Amino acid sequence: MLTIGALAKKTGTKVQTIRYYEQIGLLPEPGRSAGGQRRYSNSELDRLAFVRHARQLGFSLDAIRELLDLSDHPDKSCTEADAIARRQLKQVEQRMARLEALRTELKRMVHECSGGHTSDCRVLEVLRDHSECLTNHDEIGA
Amino acid sequence: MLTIGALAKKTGTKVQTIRYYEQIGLLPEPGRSAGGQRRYSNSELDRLAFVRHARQLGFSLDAIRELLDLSDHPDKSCTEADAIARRQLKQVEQRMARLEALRTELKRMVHECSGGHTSDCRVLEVLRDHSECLTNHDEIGA
DNA sequence: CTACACCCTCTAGCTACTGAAGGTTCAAGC
DNA sequence: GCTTGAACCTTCAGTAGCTAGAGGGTGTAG
Repeated sequence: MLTIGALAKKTGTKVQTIRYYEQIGLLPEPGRSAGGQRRYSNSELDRLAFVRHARQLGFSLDAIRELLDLSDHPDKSCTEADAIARRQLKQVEQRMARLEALRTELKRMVHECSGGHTSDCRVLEVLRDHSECLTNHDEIGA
Repeated sequence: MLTIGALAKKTGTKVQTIRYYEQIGLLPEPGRSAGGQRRYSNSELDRLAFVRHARQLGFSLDAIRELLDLSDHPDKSCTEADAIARRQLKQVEQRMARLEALRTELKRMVHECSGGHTSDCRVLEVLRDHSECLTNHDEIGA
């Protein structure tokens, strides 16, 4: 039986995060000590490790919820889990492509900056005039 | 003079986003019509275009605030703007490296999935057992 | 002068946590 | 048995960067 702090240490999670996962129903409500403190068993440790690992691979909590559900039903088809992973892979590849374009543009900005006054700073100039860009970067963020 | 809707269309921004930028002080309070509706001039159009463009390049609103400030003072040194852009470039490159590692892992998961039952799904198996991973992916998110 | 699209403010919600306030429980040492 | 201090509890608020909705007012074309 683990306290929440011990579980946190073992999984590299913050205590608050564990409580948060419980709150949103990603982890089951654990047993409690006589005084009302959470006590965890190995099954909960495994579940949290699964969640954390999936988060590290960039899966959303919603995706993880689905994966956990699949994991809980060993006789279900694997297709769904595969689809979720493929979706995630696609997203990662899209983000990479987008970042690649940004990198190109930023490199160009930085390299062309001569280090004088801001009045003729290439960085600011490029930001001011989108038409100077070589790449399309329509979507924001990512 | 542009209405907020026209400005939104010209810059590819949502109306609410423009009001949000005003609220957090990224855009100045514009003039108003007799009835109290916002009316924008070209200088505000330029400023918003700058903001949007910087956002598309992944700059945070805080970084953009600094860039705008530099842009407003043409006699300041360019060094700061350059530093901000370099910081951004570095961040982009770090994110790319991270995504590259994730991509590798996800690809492996997906390729090894045979499409049977979830009980022997490679995707779920890898998520369950971190030790199967070839890469370190310590930080969460991306 | 009447539609109707557009605008207004205000509030709440999203993701995935994180931090803090104010109080209780646990385990070790004496 | 008692004290101490770390760890635990709940609840609320905040982060970034928007986005959506309610409930109402404005502007303009026909």
